[in-house]
Amino acid sequence: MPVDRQLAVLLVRAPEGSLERWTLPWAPAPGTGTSLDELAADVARRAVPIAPGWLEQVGAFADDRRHPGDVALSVGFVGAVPAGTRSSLGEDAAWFPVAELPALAPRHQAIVAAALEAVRHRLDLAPIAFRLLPSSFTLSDLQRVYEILLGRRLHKASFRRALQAASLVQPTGEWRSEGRGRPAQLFRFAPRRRGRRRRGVRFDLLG
Amino acid sequence: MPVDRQLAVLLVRAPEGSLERWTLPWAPAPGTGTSLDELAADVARRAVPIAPGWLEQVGAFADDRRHPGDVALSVGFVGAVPAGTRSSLGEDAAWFPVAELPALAPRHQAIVAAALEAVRHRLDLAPIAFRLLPSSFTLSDLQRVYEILLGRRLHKASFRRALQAASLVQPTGEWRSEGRGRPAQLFRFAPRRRGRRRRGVRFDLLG
DNA sequence: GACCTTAGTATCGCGCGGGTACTAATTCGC
DNA sequence: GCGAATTAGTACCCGCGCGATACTAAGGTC
Repeated sequence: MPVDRQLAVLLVRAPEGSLERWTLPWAPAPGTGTSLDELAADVARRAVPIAPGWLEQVGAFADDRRHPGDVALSVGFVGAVPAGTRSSLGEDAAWFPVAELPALAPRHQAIVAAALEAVRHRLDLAPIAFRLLPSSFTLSDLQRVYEILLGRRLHKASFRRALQAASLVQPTGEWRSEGRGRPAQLFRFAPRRRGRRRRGVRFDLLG
Repeated sequence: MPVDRQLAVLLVRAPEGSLERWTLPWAPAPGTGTSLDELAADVARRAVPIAPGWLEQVGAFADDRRHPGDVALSVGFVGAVPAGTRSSLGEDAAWFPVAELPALAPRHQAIVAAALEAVRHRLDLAPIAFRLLPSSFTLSDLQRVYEILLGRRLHKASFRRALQAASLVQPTGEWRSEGRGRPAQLFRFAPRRRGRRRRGVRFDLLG
């Protein structure tokens, strides 16, 4: 979830005697036949009070980088929960901004790195940014999330034009006054599937 | 690899007594600590005479869809080998166009589907199309590969303009006459890293 | 030599993206 | 109270990328 202009990662306190003090939430594999997605949803349910609005696998890791549980193979997942999900977490869990992560087991570091890359790559294929916000939000909120995830500033007018053209949001009619400045209108995520435009090939991202 | 206007998948003959006649090339996991990428490269090396120019993980699969080896968890990989790699394959392996795949174990079907999606999603992040062609190729060849992978026709002039602007290819100076029609100039993949352009957010692919 | 087929280029128009600048509505400081 | 600061939202302009159309080039086939 986003916490003041940064993405934050949920960590849980490691058991006594571990090499690190914090770990990613994880669980050992149960009996055969369980879907990985269900298993990941279980882990998430145990870690945060509300279900993530987006949850996706980022890959399997089995090299010699150490996992806290010393398991041979780990399957990493990323999820998104709305900003403001800090209440009722319990003492054993906390959000850490990605730039200030505590020491993690090497394999967990790799998983976090892969998760961040996955988020960036799937940002325009899945409604990740919307799942990082509460159900009603301002357009400036939304733009801030995109700027956090992309790591660069965006042009306000272009952002809104593109958003409008894709008809992804609906105004709720309510307005929110956030301290100083003009109040902003609240929107909700309400995609009305227009025929998606097919554009040319992008060579400029290659390499 | 591309085979007459379609992508083709390499399958190997299943051992006697299996439920299906063909399977994806696969190997059981060895002892702990082996990198998955090395393992995948090994499997590829055993399956095709030349090393794939691109190889990437597509994810882990552990639901109750059956794997021919009845393993609990499988990690799928995709690779790309140049068109024309059909010689010296041996009798136990063959290329099948994706539209005419024989019956496969359910988990292998899922892996193939995920692999195709991965190819499409990473097409403009990794030089996949170039790895599906021999080291020297015509621009029409390249465009055909992109059209196969994207599943739609592309505009010739736009395609070449964008390619030129990204300075990804160099003319070799040679020309190839392919039956009828004007001979085409041969190019090689020679990316000269220009500063990649940062463009706006795409909302139109979302959903 | 007429015609087909494929390669490659030129020109034009439209729409998108981004820069700049503007208006609108609220809080803060004095 | 009133201006300054701050944030929201819009208007205009310009350049470029994309796609349509049409054209030239160079080889085959009959």
